[in-house]
Amino acid sequence: MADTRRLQKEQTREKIVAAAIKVYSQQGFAAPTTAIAGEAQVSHGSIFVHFPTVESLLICLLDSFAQDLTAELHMLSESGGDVEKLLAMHVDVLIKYEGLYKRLTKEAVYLPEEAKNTFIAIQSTVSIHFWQALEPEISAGAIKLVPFHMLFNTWLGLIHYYLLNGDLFAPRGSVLRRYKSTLIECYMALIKK
Amino acid sequence: MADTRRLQKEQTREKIVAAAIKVYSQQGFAAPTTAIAGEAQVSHGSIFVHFPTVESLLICLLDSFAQDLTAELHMLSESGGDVEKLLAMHVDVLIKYEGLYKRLTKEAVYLPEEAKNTFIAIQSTVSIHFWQALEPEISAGAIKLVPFHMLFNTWLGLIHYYLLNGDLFAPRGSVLRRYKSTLIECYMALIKK
DNA sequence: ATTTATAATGAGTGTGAGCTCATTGAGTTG
DNA sequence: CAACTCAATGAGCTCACACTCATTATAAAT
Repeated sequence: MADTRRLQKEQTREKIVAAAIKVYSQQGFAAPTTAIAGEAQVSHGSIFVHFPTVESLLICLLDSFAQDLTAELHMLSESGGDVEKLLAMHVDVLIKYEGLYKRLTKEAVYLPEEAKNTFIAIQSTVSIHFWQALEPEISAGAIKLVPFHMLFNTWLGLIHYYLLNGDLFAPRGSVLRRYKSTLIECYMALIKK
Repeated sequence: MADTRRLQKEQTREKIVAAAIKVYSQQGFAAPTTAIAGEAQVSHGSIFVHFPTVESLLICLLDSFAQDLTAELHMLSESGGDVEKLLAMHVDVLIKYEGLYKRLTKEAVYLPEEAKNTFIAIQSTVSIHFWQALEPEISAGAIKLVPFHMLFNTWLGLIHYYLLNGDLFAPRGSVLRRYKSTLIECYMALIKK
């Protein structure tokens, strides 16, 4: 009996995934597999024991990332609240996952189709919560008469713009942490009547 | 006498640059040099007769691109006009240079530092014209009380967001052409008091 | 006409990536 | 304890890329 072996295998797999998240966050998705193997303290070949291709590793990794992120979004938005609260929550979640999320915004073009869809799915989830928080205020006539999708795209465009140019706006540390309140205040000022 | 040779050399160089613009616009900046040589109907080695490295070709190409684009911005904005006119002009210029500009927004991360700075310089030029058109309306109290740089970043964030997700919003043809009026109308609605 | 200078060529080189597979060695089974 | 299983290994394979350089073709100079 005993499943020491199974456990060890599982452990190695998780070491690889954790290393990949770290390496991809730091070096981008073009990082070579050797860097991941080195970070995981595992041989190069081990990666291909657990994943048939690097692409499959990437997709597996992003799927679990998206699941974590959307789960947290759901959890936090269940407590309800107005738009301003939702925006703060959105930024907080992105700060928590900023390493990989920033990479996704920057390098999405080079990702395989499946990975891009994962990223789109995340944004879709955000959109739903955004709508739930905004709808009452729109009905109440407190918001500018602009189509919902434009309100959403303006917000996401702004957030992604800051993430993309993070090196410019905040050379050290998190752009989102630094500009969180500015971004929310200005956006709220713009959309309110 | 005669400078047939000098002329031919110049011609070859221009063929390479023109081919590079076309290939980079279509395939992205990771396109191999062989694709550029093929498009220019020139041998692979010829590229390295004219440019010591592909990076130098890229930088040369982007510099002239930026020069063309900013020259056009200057020219058009000299005629003056309000913010709405300036936004329309901005979108029109981007539509004209959409191929390369879209690639710049998408792949800036992978570009060498010098190339990134060229892209930043373009945005800086836009910012100046933006300010010149907006300042009178801010003074007149017609615009929401939001810092100028946030007004600018919101606009550019929106434009870049549509360029980045062009495949999603407008699978065929130009996103900017399709959404030009929507983008301008909504943005104007947001920033006006 | 002959020599010289040089633009252009493209097979060849070096590098670094993803991926393979014979081998190893530790866990498991009878 | 012997036989077996299989996770893990890493040297080496293939491939695509940027870049080189001996060679060629042709304009320019003598």
